Amino acid sequence: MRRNDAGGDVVARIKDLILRTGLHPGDPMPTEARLVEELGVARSSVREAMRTLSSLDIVEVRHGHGTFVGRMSLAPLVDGLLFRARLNDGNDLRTLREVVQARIALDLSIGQRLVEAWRDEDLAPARAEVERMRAAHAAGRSFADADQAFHAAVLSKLGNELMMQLGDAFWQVHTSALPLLDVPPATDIRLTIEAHDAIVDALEAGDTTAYEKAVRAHYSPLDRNLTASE
Amino acid sequence: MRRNDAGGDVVARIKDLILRTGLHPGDPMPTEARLVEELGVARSSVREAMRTLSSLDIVEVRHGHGTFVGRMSLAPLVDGLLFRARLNDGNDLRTLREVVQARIALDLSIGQRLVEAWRDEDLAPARAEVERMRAAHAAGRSFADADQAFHAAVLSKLGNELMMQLGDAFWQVHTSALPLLDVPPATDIRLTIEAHDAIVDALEAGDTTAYEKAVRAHYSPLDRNLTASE
DNA sequence: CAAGATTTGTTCGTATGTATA
DNA sequence: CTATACATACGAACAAATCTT
Repeated sequence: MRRNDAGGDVVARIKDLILRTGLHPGDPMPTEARLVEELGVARSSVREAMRTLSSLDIVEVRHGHGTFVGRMSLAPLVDGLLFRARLNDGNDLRTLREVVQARIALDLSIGQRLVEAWRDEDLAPARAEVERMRAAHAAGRSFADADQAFHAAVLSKLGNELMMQLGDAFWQVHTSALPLLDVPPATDIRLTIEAHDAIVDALEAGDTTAYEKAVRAHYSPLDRNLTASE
Repeated sequence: MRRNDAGGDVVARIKDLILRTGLHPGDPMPTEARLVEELGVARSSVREAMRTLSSLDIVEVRHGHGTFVGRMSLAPLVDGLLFRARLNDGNDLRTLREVVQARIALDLSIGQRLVEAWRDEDLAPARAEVERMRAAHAAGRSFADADQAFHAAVLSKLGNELMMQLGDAFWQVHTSALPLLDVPPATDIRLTIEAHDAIVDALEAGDTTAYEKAVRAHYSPLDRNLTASE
C-alpha cells in the first residue's frame, strides 16, 4: 500500500534531501525531473511540494533556469503579518499596533548590547543614512529606503542575524501596513529624522539611557496615535 | 493577453477574495471547483496557490471536508527557523543561539509592562504550571508541556497577541532544536524550575529588577553553553 | 542573431481516498 | 450501506523563460 501522507511527506523528504546532500543557500537543487525519479512521485506532487518550500523561502525557483536552495528569510512572516493587518476590518489597528510595539520592545531590549557593540566603532554609515533621509525629505521624495537602511545598519553590529531580520521584518510590516489603513496623518517628519540623529548620538556617546530615550522619541508620535484609537 | 505571473497572481487574487468577501478565520472557503470558475484558472493552479496559502497558515485544508480560512499563526516562522537550525552543520549552533538570545531579549524587554499588567492579578495559573513541572520532573516525565504553558500564561496578560505568539514560536524552535544538535548535557533541572518560581515571585511582588534577575537565571546555564561553543 | 536544449509554468483528464448526510 | 461532495494524486501535453551553441 502506498502512503502519500497528504503530500507533506514529499516536503519532508525534499528537506531531508537538502540536509543529506549538504546543500547550502544558493546551491542548485536537482531538477523537477530528477526529483520525480528519485522520490518516485508525480511531477505535480513534486511541484506542489516545491511550492510549499518556495513560500517558506527554503528554495528559490527561477523560471526557465532552475531551482536553488533559498535564503530562509523571514519573508513568510512578513506576508502573514501583512495579511493579518489587512484582515483587521475598518478601524481595527490591532495587528499594526502590536507590530509597532514589538519594534519598540526589540529596539529597547538590545540597548545595552548595542552600546557595547558600537563602542569605538565607526558610526559614519548610520550617520550617512540619516543624511540621505534628510536630503530625500528636502527633495520631497520618500525616505523609506534610507530609513530601512539606517535601522539595518544600527542592528548589524549586534552579530545576531535573526534579530536583524526580525527588525527588518517588523519594519516592512510597519511601513507597508501604514498606508493601507485609515491611519492618522503623518506628524512632523523633521522630528522623526532628528530622533534618528539622537540614536546615533547616544551610541556615539555610549549612553544607554540616552539611547532608550531616543528610541521612545522615535516611536512616540505613532505609538500615541495607535494606542489612542484603541 | 493573459497574465499568469508565475502563479503568484492566483495567490494574490485568492487573498483579495478573502478580504473582499469579508471572511474570517474558521470560515469556509469556496471549493476548488468554484475558485476554478471565479478565477478562470486550472484546478492545478488553484491547488498550488492553496498549497502556498496553506503553508502560510492563511487557509487550512481538511481532506475530504473542505478548506477554511486559517488562523495565521507563526507556524511558518517556526518551520523556517527549525530548518535553518538543522542546516547549520556540525557544531555550528548559531541559529539556536540566536533564537535563545531573542527569547531573552523578548522576556527582558517586557519586564516593566508585565509587572504592571500582573499588578493585583491572580498568578495562580502560572504558579500551577510550575507545580506541574515539578511533579512531572519528580515522576521522571518531560515537563515541556507545563513549561510551554507557563510562559504562555505569563505573556498572556500583555494583551499583545503577536508577542505571545513570538514567544511561543521561539520556545518551540528552542525546545525542538535542542535535541537535534550535539548540545551540552542538561544542567540541574531543579535550578531551572526554581527560576520559574522566581519569575512568579517577582511579578507577585511587582519587582521589575527581581524579574529581570530571574529571567537571566532562567536562561543563564544554556546561554553560557551556547556562547561558550562559539 | 538564430536555433535548439533545458527547465519551470499551466492546463486537462482521470482515478482514488476521505468525510458527511 | 449508499450517495454525494470534496480533496489528493497521477500522467501527459503544451507554453514560456533562460541558457548554450
